[in-house]
Amino acid sequence: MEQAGEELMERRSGVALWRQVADRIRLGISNGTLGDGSKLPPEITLSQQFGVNRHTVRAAISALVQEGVLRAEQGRGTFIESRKRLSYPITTRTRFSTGLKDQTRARRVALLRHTIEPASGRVAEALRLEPGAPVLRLETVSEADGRCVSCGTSWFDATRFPAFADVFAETESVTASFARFGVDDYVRRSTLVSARHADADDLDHLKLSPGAIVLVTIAINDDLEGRPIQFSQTHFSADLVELAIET
Amino acid sequence: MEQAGEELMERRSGVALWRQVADRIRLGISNGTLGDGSKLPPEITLSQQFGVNRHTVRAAISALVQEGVLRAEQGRGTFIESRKRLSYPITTRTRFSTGLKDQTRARRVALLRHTIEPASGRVAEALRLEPGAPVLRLETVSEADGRCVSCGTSWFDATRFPAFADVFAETESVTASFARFGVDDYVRRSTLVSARHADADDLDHLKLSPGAIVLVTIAINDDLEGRPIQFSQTHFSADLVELAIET
DNA sequence: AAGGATTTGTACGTATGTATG
DNA sequence: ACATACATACGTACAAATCCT
Repeated sequence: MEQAGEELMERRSGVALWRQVADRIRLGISNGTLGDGSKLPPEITLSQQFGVNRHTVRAAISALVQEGVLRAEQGRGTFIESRKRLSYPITTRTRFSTGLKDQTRARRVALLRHTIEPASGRVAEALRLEPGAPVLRLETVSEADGRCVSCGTSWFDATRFPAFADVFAETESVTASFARFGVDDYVRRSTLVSARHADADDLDHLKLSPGAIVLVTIAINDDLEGRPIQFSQTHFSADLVELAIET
Repeated sequence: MEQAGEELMERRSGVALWRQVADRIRLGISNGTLGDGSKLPPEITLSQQFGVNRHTVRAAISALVQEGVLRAEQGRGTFIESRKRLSYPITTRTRFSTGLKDQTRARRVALLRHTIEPASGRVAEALRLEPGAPVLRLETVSEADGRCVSCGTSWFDATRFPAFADVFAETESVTASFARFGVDDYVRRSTLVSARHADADDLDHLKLSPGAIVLVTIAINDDLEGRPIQFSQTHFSADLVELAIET
């Protein structure tokens, strides 16, 4: 079998070869075409398959180990640390959404930062406020079973919900915080879903390696009178999460 | 203003600085935080903003010009050749979904392949058939304004919908084809959304370059009696499409 | 129990690409 | 266009852990 490698990698693309190899390995894992599902082929085999040096494969594997996707054991092989993707429900009635409750043991939401700022055009439009009106901006990271699954920024009308950040820090839940302000129920008005490469902030917050993908949701929640109360942009680690649309 | 750059670029990440800058410019364009929407700030300003050398910004811009995202004019500036992302609606009532109709001039769906095959476990479960029952598998690519936006595979009960493929080839529409079989309306029962790197087939069908991202939807449609009639997996080019969830 | 085969980990040297000034 | 510094990619060799006969 003198079958030379496939030469599918791009050499002067601004993306290092080892990163491209890492992406291919991630892909091979997610669609099950690489290895037997639990163990990766040896480095030599991979390097021939991808037409690169073994060191390049090693750099790729090392990044994926760092990320928790793989586990390497000297003399034995490289193994896939697979966990099922968490299914994050997107429902109309946010209140009745159990979120990830049933699928994880430990779920935590950390409050990264909160500031009062004047509403930018986009935020003002979403919350139906005057541009420049004071809004609370709340940045959070949520993790499940010790893995960072999403990071997000939300904006609230600072006049209607004073000291919302303190309440949130205590309850660790937007729903519970709204309840303190007399908003017992609210609905998801609109949701946009897109996907892109993780940016520097995502890499930091979600502990990803470059080239990783995030699912981006941009959503507006209304109270039951139809007034917008929350505008949010959330980035989910695409390797860990899928969105379940419940229509 | 001695405000030094933000140092947000990562230096040892396997992604060349100029490519990271290119990605940030693309992001800045898509959310409108860069320039005035049609013209980019001068290279010097950008290099200060990103904390990199002007040469690096120039490399980034040159790549984006190559890609058709920007247009540089000597002495005048760098301009944005942007098209908005297509917004693909995900609604309960598929029938009333206008799809991309309002957003594009020319929308075409090409039938790539169709075969009758025994239902695999996953397909059988989704369509509530016996495993091995004959199902029609239909592979399509759809393009809008000359750009390939999605490719997908759908499965239908071959017994209930004989010669569905021929009808589809004629009508180029699943909804219209169902109507020929007396199914005038149907609903989207469940939709899973995830994201991953494009695989070899995606690159081929959607004319993407390696490293590109696809949004993956896995959906089941029911007729009005609640019987599943279509199981589909669709890959959208994430650079061109966002999904608008209408709950 | 011993030894060879397999597989991951480490070290060096060289050439090319990338980023800055 | 040039010079410098660092990152990336390849090649080779060998060490360390594990597996199999």
